[in-house]
Amino acid sequence: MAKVEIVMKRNPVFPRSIHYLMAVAEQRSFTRAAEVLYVSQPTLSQQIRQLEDLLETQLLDRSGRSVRLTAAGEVYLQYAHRALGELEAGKRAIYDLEDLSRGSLRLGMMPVTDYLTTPLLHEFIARYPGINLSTTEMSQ
Amino acid sequence: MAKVEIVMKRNPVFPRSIHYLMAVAEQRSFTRAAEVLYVSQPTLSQQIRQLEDLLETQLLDRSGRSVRLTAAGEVYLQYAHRALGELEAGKRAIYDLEDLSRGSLRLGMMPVTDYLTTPLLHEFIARYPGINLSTTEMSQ
DNA sequence: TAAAAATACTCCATAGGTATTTTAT
DNA sequence: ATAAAATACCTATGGAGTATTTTTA
Repeated sequence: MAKVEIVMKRNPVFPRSIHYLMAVAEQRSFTRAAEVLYVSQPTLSQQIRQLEDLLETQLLDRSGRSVRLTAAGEVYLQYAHRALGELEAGKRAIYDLEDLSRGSLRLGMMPVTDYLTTPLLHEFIARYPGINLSTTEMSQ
Repeated sequence: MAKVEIVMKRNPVFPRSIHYLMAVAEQRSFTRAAEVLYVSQPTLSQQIRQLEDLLETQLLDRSGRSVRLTAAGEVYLQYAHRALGELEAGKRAIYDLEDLSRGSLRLGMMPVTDYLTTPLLHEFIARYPGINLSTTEMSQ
């Protein structure tokens, strides 16, 4: 029988520990978060400890039945969440841009454009005044 | 007097390659950006290449006299900049929350927290050759 | 005492450095 | 011809795993 190895591709660019923090906060448990993230529980403990050391703040309250965010943790997560949102939006913006330059943007059609929000479109129009937006008919 | 060891830790949490991209874009040169960042030029080339691979997009235009952002790079940097802004704001929010009145290690007027980046430290060392590192008592 | 988190190691992937080649003006 | 980026290769830091020991309800 074939042996299948599942390799979780690690993203070297974007903040791991923030994703980890989010998972632990959501699961209210290191162990469950570790299962969800497919990493070991000690790895989670270590990474979140590092984030706490870096910020010189306790982000999680380990006393009590379940793990809970501290006040600081709750505040920080809000900013962190927006930060990740920006990075994701940046990726989508690039993909939209690539599609634009390939001329395959279709307004009113689903393909390619589930990422393209109206505000994003206005941004592009502002940035590239000479851009020519036209719809291509698609049979579906 | 307590002996203080200053260890410049690379920040494992926040996106290195985005800072790198910013520096190269600003300096319009890998070599100059490497100097500013106190990393080697090949390290920069490698990291930005990885970011480009990840995003499947060319972010920098290496043809021509100076390095320039591509359209995609320019768009992406705006989002990345906002993302870093959020992370910084998150840190500040925590410090505001915690009240930074703990006694702290200082380099001149600069408290030694994660705000002290490598370039900043080099700047201090350059400015004060006989720099004397000392602790202040922690009130806790 | 029974779960869950923290330690203590071990390993290895990758960030970073040095030396060199390639490229572009 | 020269300066700068890319490539090749090596080193070492730190992210991740396994085994084990604290915790605390």
